[in-house]
Amino acid sequence: MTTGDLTGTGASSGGRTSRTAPKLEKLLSSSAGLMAQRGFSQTSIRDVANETGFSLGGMYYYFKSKEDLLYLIQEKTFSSLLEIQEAAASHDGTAEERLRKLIGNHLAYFLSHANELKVCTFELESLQDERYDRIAVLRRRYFSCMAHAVAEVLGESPNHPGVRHKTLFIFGMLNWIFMWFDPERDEPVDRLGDEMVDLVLNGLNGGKDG
Amino acid sequence: MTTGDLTGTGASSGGRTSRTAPKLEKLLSSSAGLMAQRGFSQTSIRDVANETGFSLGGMYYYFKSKEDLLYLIQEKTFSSLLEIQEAAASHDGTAEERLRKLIGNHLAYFLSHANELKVCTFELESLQDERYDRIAVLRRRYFSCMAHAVAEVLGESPNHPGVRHKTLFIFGMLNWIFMWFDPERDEPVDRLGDEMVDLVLNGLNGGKDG
Amino acid sequence: MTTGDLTGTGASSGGRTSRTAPKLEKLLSSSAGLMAQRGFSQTSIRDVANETGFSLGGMYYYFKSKEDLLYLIQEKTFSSLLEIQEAAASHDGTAEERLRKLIGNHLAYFLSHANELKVCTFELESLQDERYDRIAVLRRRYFSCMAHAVAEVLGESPNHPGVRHKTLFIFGMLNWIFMWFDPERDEPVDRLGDEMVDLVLNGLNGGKDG
Amino acid sequence: MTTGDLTGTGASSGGRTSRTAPKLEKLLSSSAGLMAQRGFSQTSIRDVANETGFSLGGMYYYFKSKEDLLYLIQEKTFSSLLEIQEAAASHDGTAEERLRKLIGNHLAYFLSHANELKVCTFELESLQDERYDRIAVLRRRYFSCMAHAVAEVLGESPNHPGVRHKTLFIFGMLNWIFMWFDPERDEPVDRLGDEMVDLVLNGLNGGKDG
DNA sequence: TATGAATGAGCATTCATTCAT
DNA sequence: AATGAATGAATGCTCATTCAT
Repeated sequence: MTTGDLTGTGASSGGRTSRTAPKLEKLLSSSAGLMAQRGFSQTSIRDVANETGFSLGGMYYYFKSKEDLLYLIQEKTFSSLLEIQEAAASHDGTAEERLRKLIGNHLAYFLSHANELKVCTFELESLQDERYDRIAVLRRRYFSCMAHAVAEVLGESPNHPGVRHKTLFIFGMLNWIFMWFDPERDEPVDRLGDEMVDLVLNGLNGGKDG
Repeated sequence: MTTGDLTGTGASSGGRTSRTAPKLEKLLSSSAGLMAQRGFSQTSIRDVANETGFSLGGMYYYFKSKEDLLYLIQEKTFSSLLEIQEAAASHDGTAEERLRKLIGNHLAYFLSHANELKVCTFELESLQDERYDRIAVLRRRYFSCMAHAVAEVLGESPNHPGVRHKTLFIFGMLNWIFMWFDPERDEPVDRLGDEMVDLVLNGLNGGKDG
Repeated sequence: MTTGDLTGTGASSGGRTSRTAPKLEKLLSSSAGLMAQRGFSQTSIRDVANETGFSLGGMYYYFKSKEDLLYLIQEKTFSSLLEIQEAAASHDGTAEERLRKLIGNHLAYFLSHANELKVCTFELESLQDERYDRIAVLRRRYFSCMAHAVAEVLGESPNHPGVRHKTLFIFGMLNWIFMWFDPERDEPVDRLGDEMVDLVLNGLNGGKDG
Repeated sequence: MTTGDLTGTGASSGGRTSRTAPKLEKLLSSSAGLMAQRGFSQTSIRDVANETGFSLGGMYYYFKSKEDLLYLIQEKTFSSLLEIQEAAASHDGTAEERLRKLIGNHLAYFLSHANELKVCTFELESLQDERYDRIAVLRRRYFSCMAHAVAEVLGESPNHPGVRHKTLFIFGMLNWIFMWFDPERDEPVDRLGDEMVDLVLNGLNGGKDG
């Protein structure tokens, strides 16, 4: 089996539609937890076995290699987030509302899937070749989603050079959160989202001058 | 020898003033290059030996452990950057000018010391105990430097809760650069700095409304 | 697996009752052979691998560290000897008969398990912390066994200060054997035991005077 | 230089007569301390350098190799002890008095040169080839010294088979002391010597019967 | 499905020793 | 007489992976 189907033996890969078996589910979330904490390369397959109660060899029924395990996590997580965001991006409303929604969704997803999202955010480079490419595609779609909203807010074309940078600045703010967010101190996330959107839209000067 | 002087046997540690020997210098910059590229845990001491031409064991004359090597890089780099920024933070001028300068300096330092700064940015957690603590102190001083400028621009106290988040957003923008910057495409850095400062101060709406 | 169960995850530790698997058995006896010959610290895990035909890493399935391997040998050997001696010490008969039996048993055990006993005798200090403590307990029980017999022969309390020294002198004679015993020259062991008991009971003067 | 003169370049080797330079003296006694504590193979030349304040390379002026250092310690210590004992063995008096003196001297020497004597006692096998042979010669002379006294007490020829074993039993008692002696508890050494001689001459039964 | 047993490559580190100075 | 710098070999150990069952 070993989902993701990079070898093309089955048709189960889609990710969004395939029902992930509960044991695999547990495997993925435990692994994500460990990898978020220690990083991919410092998480050993043995760690995962201990955490999940599986035997070392037994887990290889569910994935074909450590890298495949990482891929599975990223594929599942990223395509699920992407689905949410592409839906949000196609909603009616003002550009500003869409941007607000995209940022809010990202933060909400972060709250509920912190480990998985951290792994998606920081471990793309631990994938190679085809697995890298597949996730990179999702990432580009996600970037594009955000870039369009930014462009619209700016009233520019998405290809306008400034748009790229500004979108990347926004992703920087969003992704850096993994480095400092402390639920005790920084909740609620709504509020955080508002602050971020406010900075993004109006800057520190708050629209007072320009 | 093994500089860094975590054991407190000498007085050479300061970093800024001690003339680092040229061989150590090369060791540190080669290591930083590898670690920036592959990550600390995936950079083997053998890699460093091959890159530098040293024998495997020979390098242990210059540092006492792999972690010590990482510490040496971070200490040297971070304290040098910090020196620059603390000077900038104490200059006369408007708060906005100071913030602009801090961001500009950071980006300029990034351009000239990309590898080292990347290692400082992403590998703090690879240090432990005392070495972690020592670098964490520098990082906090750096944060504080930026937070003061942000607070001044906002006309708030540095302790105001919003200041922390906004400062972290700015660091997010700055630090995420390692993930996407491409000299071909994204130079000159001055321009990038201006864009970032512009976003930070005025937002996407560019101060046009509030 | 890694028997010995210092981490308390299983119930196999007893040593006397647990049937040691044949592969582990071979590992332990080969290791004991090498360690008896060259000493613990000079016996490399690679040596053991070569001797046993295991791969280097493969052996770590059976023990968790080199020190654990040493512990396993000592625990198994010492608790087996102790069982024999504690039984002998509780037999009926005169004190002199009991002492004779203890010395005879020790020498007989030496003949059949020379390597293991040598390792027990000279490598206690190569163990640390809990492993040290556990073997030290066995050793103290063994000492106590012998000391009781000595005390009885002397007609003293086991706590009498002279008893300790005399017991230690006897252990000195017994343990020093590893340094000189040569089967060609010094067999049979019965005879050696008689000579030792004779010295211990009657001295060089053979009870002729006092 | 590197005393001991195994290479035959000089005539300084004798040991008894050559005035050992004070720096070498310190080197030898520090080394003996470390080697007595941790064993020869676990004492690194770096340990010795740190303990003595010498630089690593600098010490090689005084000995040619780690093994040479061990040899130097053993040669100096053993030949000094041997000198004392051969003198004692040639004194007038009864055989019993001579045996008593030999045991007493050994214990006294142990008290004043515990580290060195421990190294002589347990690290002969760490020497090889010629160095081994040279120390083995001293050891055999020492054994012979004691064996003659034992033989005389027994009224046997030194070649009588029982004499060898009995002498070895005595050396066992004497040498095992390194394993348990605690100055707090076991002083004074005179008393210990008397107890040992008493056991050796009269046994536990104290000559009461036979 | 799942496991126990095993492998081979790789890793950080230590160490005795050398040598130019 | 002594040092700083460097080496090459060895060591204990971990790890992803495999495979018969």
